[in-house]
Amino acid sequence: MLRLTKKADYGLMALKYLAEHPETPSVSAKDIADTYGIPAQLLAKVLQRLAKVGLLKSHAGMNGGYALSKAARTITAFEVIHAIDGPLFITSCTKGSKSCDLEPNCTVKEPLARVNESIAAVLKSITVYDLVDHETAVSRAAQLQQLVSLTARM
Amino acid sequence: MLRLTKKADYGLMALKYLAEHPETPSVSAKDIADTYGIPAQLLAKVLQRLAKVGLLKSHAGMNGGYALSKAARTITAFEVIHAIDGPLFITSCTKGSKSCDLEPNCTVKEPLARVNESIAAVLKSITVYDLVDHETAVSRAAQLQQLVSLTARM
DNA sequence: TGAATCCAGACCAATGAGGTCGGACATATG
DNA sequence: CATATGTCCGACCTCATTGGTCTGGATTCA
Repeated sequence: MLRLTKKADYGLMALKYLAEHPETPSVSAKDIADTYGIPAQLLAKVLQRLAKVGLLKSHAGMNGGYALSKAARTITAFEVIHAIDGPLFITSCTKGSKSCDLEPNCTVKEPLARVNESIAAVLKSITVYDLVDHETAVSRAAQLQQLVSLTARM
Repeated sequence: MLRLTKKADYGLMALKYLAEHPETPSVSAKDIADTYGIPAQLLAKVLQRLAKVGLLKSHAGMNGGYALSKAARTITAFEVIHAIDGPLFITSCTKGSKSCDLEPNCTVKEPLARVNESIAAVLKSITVYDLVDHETAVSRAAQLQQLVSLTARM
């Protein structure tokens, strides 16, 4: 179905929340989970992975929590998804290092890999800041669709 | 992980095979499965769905099999994936008709829906014919990436 | 008739996602 | 300094979905 996992969704929501509240030095995972009504422990695990990659800074102890380690503009959706769900491949057989083991004459993957790169490029062009301020993301997506339809017509 | 299912992969491979052999009036599911080394019964079920949707014409009996019902240029990757895996949604909570039931204040989905449409547009711009003749698909994907990077820089 | 093929449904197994539990650790406060 | 509170953190479990198989029936051609 080509959908990204709920964890990635939660991660994006949490980053958006942090970007919306830059004044608070660190917000706990529980607070974010409560505001969105999602399981706290699951969100905690997601945030842990984001902290491990370096997108978030964690602070233990009382009044502890998480904070963005970079500006919201410099965090792309691709980074977040990659950190949580691992490398994204549209083709199901290309799993990291080893390629199609069963079908050596599988020539379908090559063009699909290009499609994969295009999708990655789209995700890289969306930042956490765009999630907060809808206008830029919306207009950018509209532009992209126009461009795509143009190339399809050539 | 944002990957499409193996069934969709198999379907695209089969359509590519049919597009490469336009002279033969009908190819059996077993033949295609043997040439690619994929389970025959699973591919059969995939082809049945494609036939049900109208992308393929089936012919039972001896020397029977499948044939494209349209020109390869007019069959998009989006159609194939949609027929096999159902509607594609990048967000995991939007399932068809009913939207996010738990989080009414989930504002992340809106911009992601635009991203979803962009990806759909990319898939709609790739046809089965493009899978056979790599050049067009490759150059088109390269163009798309350039355009994306341009909009990202604005 | 019989062989080969499509078709439809139920059925099983494994992978991975969603979710939970207990422990380690850091900080605030008396 | 000691304790208690609240957080991070890793391992564990359950269950839905996917990938794949099996059985039986319908259709066509030699």
